[in-house]
Amino acid sequence: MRHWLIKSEPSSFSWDDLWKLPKRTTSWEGVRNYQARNFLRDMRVGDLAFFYHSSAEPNAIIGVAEIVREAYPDPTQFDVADSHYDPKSKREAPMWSTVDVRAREPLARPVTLTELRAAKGLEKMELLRKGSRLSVTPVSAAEWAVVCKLAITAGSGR
DNA sequence: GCCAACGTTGGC
DNA sequence: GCCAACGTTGGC
Repeated sequence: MRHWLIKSEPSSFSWDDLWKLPKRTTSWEGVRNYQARNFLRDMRVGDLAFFYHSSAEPNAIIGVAEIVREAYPDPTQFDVADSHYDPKSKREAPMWSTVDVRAREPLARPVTLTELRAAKGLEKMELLRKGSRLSVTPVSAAEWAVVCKLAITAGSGR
C-alpha cells in the first residue's frame, strides 16, 4: 500500500465539504499537471492520502482519506462549461485522470505546515520542498508515521 | 496583496 | 530546440 498527500484550498473544497458528502466520497477532478496526474494513475484502491489545506488559516494536514476508485478519465476535461475544460483532450485518448477518494477520519489534531517544517524525519517530504506546487504527491511510509505521531502529540496551542 | 517558483506556450 | 513571456500556485 502506498501513501499520498492531496492538496485543496478550503475556500473551494475543504475537508468538511468532503465529510458532508454522501459516502464522504468525491471525484478528485481538475488535476491539470502531468506529474500530479501520473501520481493519480499510480494510486490503488486502499491507498491512504493525507488531506492538506493550502492557502488556509492555518495551512495544515487535517485528515486521512482513502482511494476508493482507481484512475479513470476526468469528465471535466470534456465539459466546455467547466473551468477545467481542455480542448486538446480527445475522448478516444483522454489526457487527464481522476480518482475517487473517501474521507476516513480527521486527524486527532491538524498538523500545521510550520510543525511539518520543524519535524524530524520530514526533511525530504515533497510538500515541503521549496517551490513545490504539486497538488498530488507521494508520502513515504516513514513520513506517514511521523505525521501520524505528530497528530497525537500535544502541539503548540489550539 | 506581493512575489518567488514553476509549468506551459509559442515565436523563432 | 531554445527561451522569453505569460499564467498559476501558494506561502508569507
